[in-house]
Amino acid sequence: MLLTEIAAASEAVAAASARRDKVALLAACLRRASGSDAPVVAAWLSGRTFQRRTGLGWASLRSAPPPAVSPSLTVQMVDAQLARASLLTGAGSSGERQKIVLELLSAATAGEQRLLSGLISGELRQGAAAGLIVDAVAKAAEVPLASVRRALSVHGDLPDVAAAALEGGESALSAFQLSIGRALAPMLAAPAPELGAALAKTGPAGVEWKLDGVRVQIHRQGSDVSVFTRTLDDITARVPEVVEAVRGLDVADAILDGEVIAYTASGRPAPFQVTSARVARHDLEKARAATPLSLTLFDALHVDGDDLIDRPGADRRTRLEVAAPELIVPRHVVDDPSDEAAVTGAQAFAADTLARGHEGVVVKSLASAYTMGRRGAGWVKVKPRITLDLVVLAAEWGHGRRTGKLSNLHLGARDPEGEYGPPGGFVMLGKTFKGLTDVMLDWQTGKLRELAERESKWVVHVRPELIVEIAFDGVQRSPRYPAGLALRFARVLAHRPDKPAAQADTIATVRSHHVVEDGAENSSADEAET
DNA sequence: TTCCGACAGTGGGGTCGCAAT
DNA sequence: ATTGCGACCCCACTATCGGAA
Repeated sequence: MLLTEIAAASEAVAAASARRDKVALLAACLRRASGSDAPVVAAWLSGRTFQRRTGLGWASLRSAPPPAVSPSLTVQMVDAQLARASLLTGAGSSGERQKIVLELLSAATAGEQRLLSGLISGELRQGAAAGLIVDAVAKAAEVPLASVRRALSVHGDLPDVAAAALEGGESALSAFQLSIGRALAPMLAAPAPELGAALAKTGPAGVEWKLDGVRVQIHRQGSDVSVFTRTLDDITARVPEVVEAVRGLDVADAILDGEVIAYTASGRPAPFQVTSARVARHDLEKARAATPLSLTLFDALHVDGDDLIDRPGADRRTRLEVAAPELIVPRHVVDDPSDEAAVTGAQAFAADTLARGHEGVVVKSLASAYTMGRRGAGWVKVKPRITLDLVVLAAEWGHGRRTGKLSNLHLGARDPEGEYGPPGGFVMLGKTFKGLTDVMLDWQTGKLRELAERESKWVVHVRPELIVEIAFDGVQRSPRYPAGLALRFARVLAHRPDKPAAQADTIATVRSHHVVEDGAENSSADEAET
């Protein structure tokens, strides 16, 4: 199969707006892909290379050669080159990878270059990704959508499932079974503003601690244990504590779902940054001594021969209580969400959870099955939110559907004492593009142009006069911003043109929201530079 | 007819290891 | 020794389509 066919399909998909049209185009393309092309084409149409990591990114695309006049590349040729790049390592490998990209791009037509760049950068932006490919696979293979979804939920790898469906139809799909040692897409939680809203979505539910760590899916067969992250990355070697904890359980085989997190010396949950850094480290011995990890479990997908994913949440919890009584997450059950006293009790539980330093709660339906990879109504998370009035210092031109709009805002707090510049100035705390409707986007583009002071290619610096009401989850230590602090998950709630910048919140207020780590080794956390 | 679930897009913070400088 | 890059951790929110209610 020729690469140009995929490029043409991708372009047509990008041009279509109706989903059924996109799916029809994708299905037509998949139908033409046979044999060893099938899994590769399925991966590419979903916007990813077949290799999970290629070592290639934006930087390798900066100097694009002129496009070829006529198409010559085949799917197999391109995949072979990407595979070669992904295996390169050691001195000189960057240059080698760069050479591979240049050769591919020089042999590619303009349309093919667009596809290759999209795949390599991971930003194909054709309005279709894995979700629609699943529909397209079902259509192309003429099998029920539910069969493809089921296979994917127990197998986790889209190219494999697509190839099986196209080659062997429904019988090939039914051969995929939950198997210990093969990661599956974890169930996700939808957000809700407060507990009442969450319970309204779930019905009778367990309210659990939400730990601010790294999600782990653990597979055990005998003494064999594997640990996977949310994106199905295998991190077994980096989390021996998890392996040991699960080996200590009185089960022969299991697939368990949980969170790994570090605690500070005083026993409070460490900031996410601490856990994240530990999990990323490869120098195990030192890392483990300095920052031990602990495991908390909240679900069981398989225990001793029984697949539990289709069973109600309450049943899975019961199995987990027996299998891992010491590691199970604390929870509070609300049998009847319409009972005010029950909801009050849950609110007290949530308040206690926060007082212990956890991130929030997750409300889990007692009835719902384990729906892999979906953000259904089964699990709903509730986290507290902080709001502040900050000042827009600059804005960046947007991409894609935000092209021509000032999108990403640079946010600053007032610095009345002049700790980070002239007194009465502002100190930057981060950026945000979230929370903006199209109407707000239009409005701020006009307003910020009025306030423009100087402009570079991507950034428009403005007079610090426009206040925005910002919501965020917390203040974290920052190596990047002048105050050594940054906002976590900042989003815009509203523009406040009515409010003068002199009334913006101050850096002192921001600092008051920073929870300082109490571990001895982190005492330099908010040292200010001079 | 209206409502709502699922999807894609638009990017944010941080951290690590590795290769290039 | 420092810097830039790629790969992953955590993620919020809006627009849109199309089936459910």
